[in-house]
Amino acid sequence: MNFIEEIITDDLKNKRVDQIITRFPPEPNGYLHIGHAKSICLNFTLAQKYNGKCNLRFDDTNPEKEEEEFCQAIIRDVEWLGFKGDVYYASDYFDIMYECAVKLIKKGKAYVDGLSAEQIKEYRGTLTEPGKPSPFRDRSVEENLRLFEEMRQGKHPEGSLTLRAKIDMASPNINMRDPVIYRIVHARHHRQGDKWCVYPMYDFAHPIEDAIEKITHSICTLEFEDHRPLYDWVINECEFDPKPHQYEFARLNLTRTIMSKRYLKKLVDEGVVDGWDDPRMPTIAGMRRRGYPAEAIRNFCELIGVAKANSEVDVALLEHCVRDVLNVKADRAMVVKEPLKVTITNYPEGKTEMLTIENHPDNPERGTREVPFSKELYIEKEDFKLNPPPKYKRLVKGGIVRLKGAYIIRCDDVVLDENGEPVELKCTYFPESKSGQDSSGLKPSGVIHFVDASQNYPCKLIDYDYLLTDDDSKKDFMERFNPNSKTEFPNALAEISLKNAKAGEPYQFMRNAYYCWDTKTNAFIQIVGLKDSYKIK
RNA sequence: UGGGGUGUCGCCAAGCGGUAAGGCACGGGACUUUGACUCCCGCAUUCGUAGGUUCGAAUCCUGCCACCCCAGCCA
Repeated sequence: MNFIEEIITDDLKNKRVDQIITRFPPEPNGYLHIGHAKSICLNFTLAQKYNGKCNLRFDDTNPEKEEEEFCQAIIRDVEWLGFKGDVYYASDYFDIMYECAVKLIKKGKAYVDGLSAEQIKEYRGTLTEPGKPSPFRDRSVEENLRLFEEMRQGKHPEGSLTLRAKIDMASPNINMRDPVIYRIVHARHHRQGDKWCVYPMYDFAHPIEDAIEKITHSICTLEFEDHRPLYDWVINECEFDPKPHQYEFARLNLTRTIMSKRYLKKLVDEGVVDGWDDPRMPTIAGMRRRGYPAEAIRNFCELIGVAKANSEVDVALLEHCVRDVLNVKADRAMVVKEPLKVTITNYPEGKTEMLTIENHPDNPERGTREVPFSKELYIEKEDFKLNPPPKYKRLVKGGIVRLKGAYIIRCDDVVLDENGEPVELKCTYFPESKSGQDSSGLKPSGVIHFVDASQNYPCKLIDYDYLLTDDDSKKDFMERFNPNSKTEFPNALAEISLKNAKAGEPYQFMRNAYYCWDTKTNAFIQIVGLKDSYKIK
């Protein structure tokens, strides 16, 4: 139970509200990222849990930044995450907002200002000094009404006039020093076209949007705490009832991850990544393409909690959530990233036997598959060491190891290239050690995977890592990308049964962790990497 | 130096006057035809700090310190 839930249960108990209504209000100026997922999960699960509803509302009040494409992408992402809400657009309320502005003018609570942007800034004062009133602050109601109407009719150029709330130029809260609530923008709106050339500012529009939709709990991030008095001012002066209330929580930060939409957009616009759904992006779309299950993201959002302290969550927790779901959902398969040839010297030439291997170790219902085995095989380069580190459990010269689902083999000879690197292993196998009917009595310390040399399926494999290597990189992110954020393994070989891989379906490639087939790159792409404890120490 | 917030384990986070939940990470062990998974066990005498109130404080009071946000005609 987080602090917002406490407020809600209290409000319900004391009958301050009958039914809670929340909203997720993105601006359609980019794709959603994992930070938005926190807000989505919060707002929608609150509504679900307390029998209320949650609206998906586009806060499209700035025509210069917003696009229809982003609206569609956002709807898709929210649905993919597993939530559904009625879709609304703030721009559909422009008429009402305009009327609210007129109402404020009539009440003497708003005025048309002729100061330039620079002058407004000057007059606003500083953090420590009060501002001073604009010379236009005391225009008559009639003149304000006339001018505002002229603004709407397009009779004034951008920047020449603004509508300002008349509050308090000396307020210690800068947001209350006569904030601009309407501005002139001669731009085409993605939904309204050229109907408008005056657009409401966030601080004015948002409370009205909430009031219209009868939002009971308007949940936003910490940086809007200072705006709450203005939010309440708008609700009161526009005389809305019932009155929505704003609550704030700390936004999500993740280690090694850049979350700023401005930067993400730059990465896309400059072609540093494939697009908003590049698997390295912290976007919902990127994670979906990479194979993160929606369930994992939901679990993650649940686990991190909701509070007001600024924090940075370790990405390891996200990855844990992903593995946690995948471990149950993903079929196992054998793939070698970097093949090393193995010849079974005592295995008959030309013979191939099909081994039956379970698709999931803990769940027999998932069935089995047939994997070919013959004289020539490939194993993972990393699974053989000429000079093994201490406690190495895989194959060494003269040692034995079990081939997963097959036989125990012993490495007798190593063929080296001119650099002294192993290029082929000459091994013998123990026929009586066949998986499931082992009577050899041998106890190999390790199990490794393999693919058949003749019947395997060549495939491209791509490992993704985070774009940034460390937290410092957030500062000058454009110059300091993780050079290994994308690693291709063009020589990877998969067991033949993997030919049937479906796009987006997760597999656990033993030791290489989780992958899924991506149709855009025609490759298996990495979902999550190895846990540290899985690596050779 | 104005206003608004926040400070509990390496990272999140419960706790709401009765003597520090949980998860991640980490360490140790068991199991294992994945060094995975699973399963045990360990991991804050201490809650930014200094005082005070109280039989008793992370929780109440006071002072101090640190960090975050605010001076867009962005959201």
